[in-house]
Amino acid sequence: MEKQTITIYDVAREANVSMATVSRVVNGNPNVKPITRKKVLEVIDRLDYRPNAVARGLASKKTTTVGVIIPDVSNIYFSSLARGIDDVATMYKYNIILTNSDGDSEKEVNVLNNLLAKQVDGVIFMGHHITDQLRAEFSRSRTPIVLAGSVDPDNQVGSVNIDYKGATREAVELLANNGHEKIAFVSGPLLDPINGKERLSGYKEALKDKGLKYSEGLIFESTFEYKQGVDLAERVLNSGATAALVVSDELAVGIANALQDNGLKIPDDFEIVTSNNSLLTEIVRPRLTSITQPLYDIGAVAMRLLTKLMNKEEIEEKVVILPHGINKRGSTK
Amino acid sequence: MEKQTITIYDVAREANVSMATVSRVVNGNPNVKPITRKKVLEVIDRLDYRPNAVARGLASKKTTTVGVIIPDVSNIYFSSLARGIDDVATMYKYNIILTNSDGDSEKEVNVLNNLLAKQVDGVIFMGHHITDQLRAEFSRSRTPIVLAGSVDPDNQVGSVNIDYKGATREAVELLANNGHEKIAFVSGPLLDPINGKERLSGYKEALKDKGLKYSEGLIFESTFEYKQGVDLAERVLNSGATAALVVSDELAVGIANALQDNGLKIPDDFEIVTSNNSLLTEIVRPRLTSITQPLYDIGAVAMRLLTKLMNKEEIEEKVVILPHGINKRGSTK
DNA sequence: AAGAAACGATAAAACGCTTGCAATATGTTA
DNA sequence: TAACATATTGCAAGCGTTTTATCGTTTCTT
Repeated sequence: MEKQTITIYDVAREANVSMATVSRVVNGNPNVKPITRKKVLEVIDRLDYRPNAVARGLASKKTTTVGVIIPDVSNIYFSSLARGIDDVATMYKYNIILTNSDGDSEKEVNVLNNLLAKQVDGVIFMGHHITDQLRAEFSRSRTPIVLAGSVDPDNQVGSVNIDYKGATREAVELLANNGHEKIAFVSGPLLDPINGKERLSGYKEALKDKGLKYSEGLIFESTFEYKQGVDLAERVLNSGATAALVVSDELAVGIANALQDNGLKIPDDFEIVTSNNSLLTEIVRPRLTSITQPLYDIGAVAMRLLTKLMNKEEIEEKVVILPHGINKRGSTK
Repeated sequence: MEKQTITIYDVAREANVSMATVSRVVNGNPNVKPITRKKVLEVIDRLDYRPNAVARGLASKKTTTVGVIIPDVSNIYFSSLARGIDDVATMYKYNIILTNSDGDSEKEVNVLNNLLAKQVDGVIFMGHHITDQLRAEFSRSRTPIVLAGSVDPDNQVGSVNIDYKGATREAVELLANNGHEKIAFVSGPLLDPINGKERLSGYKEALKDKGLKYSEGLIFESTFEYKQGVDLAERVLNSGATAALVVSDELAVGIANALQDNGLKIPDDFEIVTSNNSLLTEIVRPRLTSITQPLYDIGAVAMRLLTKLMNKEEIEEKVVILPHGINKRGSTK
C-alpha cells in the first residue's frame, strides 16, 4: 500500500466545489463566501488534508524557504546569528535551509548553487572572505541575498553588521588609556576584509590617536579556536605586548587561560579585550571585557531585511550598521 | 524583464532530443548513448541550465531534504549535534531544514507538520519530552523519523543516544568513591525521560551500590542555562551536599563559578561532575570532570540511520547506543 | 538474411497546486 | 423590473520535472 495522499482534488470533490475554491480557502483569499469557506474547512479538517508545499512552490514560484550559508553552526558566534535568523524567519512564515561551509570558498559556491536549484526565495550568507567567483554568482542570480556579520567591500548586496572599525578603535583606545604602549592585535585571517580592513584600520587609528607607534611584531594572525589562543599566548607575551585586542572569544579565552596558567595575573600583568561578548566572556575568570555585538539581532535584522527584499518592498538602506558598545569586565582595569 | 529561466525543454530543443533524454543524462541514467550524452551536456553547459529541484520534487516525490527539529541551535550541545547531522546529510546529498522549537511541545507539533507539508524525506528530532500528541503525529506519518540525543520510552522510531543511565551511575560512583555521602543530582526537568527516568535511576543505582541513602532534598530540578546554575548554587550547598552530578555544562559552570565566588575551593570543598564534555569544561578553571558524550557522532549517526530508513534499507537495529566515558579533570580529586 | 533481443529515444501522462479569465449568482439603482 | 455593478465560483492552462508505455534502430544469432 502506497503512501496515500489527500490532494486538493479530493477536498474539492467532497465539498462540491472546484479546486480553485479550495485553493482560495487554503490561501486565505477573501473572495469566498463565508458559508462556502466553512464547508471547505470542514472537509479539510475531516480528511486531514495538508497542502503539498512542493506543488505549491512549483505553481506559485515561491517556496517560503530561505537558504542560510554559515561557516559552522557549532560555533557560538554563528549559531547566535542563526538563532536570530530563524526566529524572524518563523515570524514571517519562512523556513531555513542551513548549510555549513567551513568558510571554504569552493564549498560556498557549491552550496549556493544547490540552494538556488532548490528555488529558495532568498539567501543569507555568513562568511569571512567573499571571493570574486562568489560575488559573480551573487550578481548572476536574481535571488535576494543578504550578508550577516560579513562585509562586502563592494556593497553590492544587502548586509547587516556593526561598525567593526569604530568598535575596534574604541577598544584599543581603552587599552591605551590604561597606559599600555604595546598593544597586540590578535586577529583572524587578515585576508578577511573584516579583519584585514575594518578592524586593522581601527587598531591603527587608535594607535595614531594615542600617539603610539605601529609595529608588525604586535600583529598576530590566527584562526578562531580556543586551542589557537592557548598556543599563541607565549608568542604574544614575547612580543613585549602588555595588552591585547582579540577578535574572537574562544581565542581570547585561550590566551587568558594560558597566560594565567603561566602565573600571570589578569588584568594586573596583562589586559585583554575581546570582541563577541558571548557567554564565554561571562563564564571565565576573570570575566572578559568585550566589545558588544548584538549577534542575535544581526541575524534577526538580516532576515528582516531579506523579507523586505523578497517582498520587493522599498528599502531605505540595504547596508545596515547596528550599534555596538563595550562591556567592561574583569580583564581590564 | 522577468527572471527568465532555462528549462529542460530549452535544453531538449537545442540538443535535438526529447526532454526525457535530457532528464536521463541529468540523472545519470545509463541508457543514453555516450555521444548523445555528450551533446546534451554541452548544451546544458552552454545554456547554464540548472534543474529545478522543486519540479523534480513534485515529479519524483523526493525532495532530498530532511527536517531537523532542535530546541535551540545557539546551545552548544545541540549545535554540536546539528553539525554532525549536516555533515552526514551533505555527504549523502541531502539538505537540512533547521527549525528551533524551544522544546515547546506545541511548537514541535506545528513545526513537524510544517516540515511534512514541505515533503521532507525524513526528520531528525531533538527534544526533551515527547508528548503523546507528538508521538501520534510520528506514527501517523509515513516519513522516517530518527531521534537524536532524545529518548523515546516506546522506541517506536529510530534513535541514537548514549547509555545515560549507565553513564550517570558511573559518574556518581566516582563521586561516592571519593568519600562523598551527600551527592546532589542537579537535573533538567524530571518530566523528560532522559532525566526523570534514565539519569535519575542511574543516580539511584549508584547510591544503592555504594550503600548511600537516597534523599529528595538532594534532587534539584532546573533548566539548562548558566544563570540557573548561578542561582542554584546556594541551595545546593545548603542541602548539605558536598558534591554534585550536573546534567548540563552551562549549569555546572554556573554552580562552580557561584561556589568559587563564595570562597569555596573546587574540588577541595566541593566536587562536580558534569555531563556534556563541551568546550566549556575545558575553558573554565578548574576544568570540569565530565561524562563524555560523542555529540557530533550522535548527530552524524542519527543522520546516517535516517538515510538508511529513507532508502528502505534493512536496518539491523534502529535504537543505537553510542559509547560514553568519563573525562577526569580538575573538578574532582 | 530473417527474426529475436537489446538498445536508445520519444511522446505524453502524471505530480498537486495557483491563477487569469470567463461564467454565474447576487445585489442595487432608478 | 430592466439593466448594470459586484461578489462568488469554475475552468483550464500552466509550473518544470520524472517516468511509463511505446516505438524505431542496431546488433546478434543461426
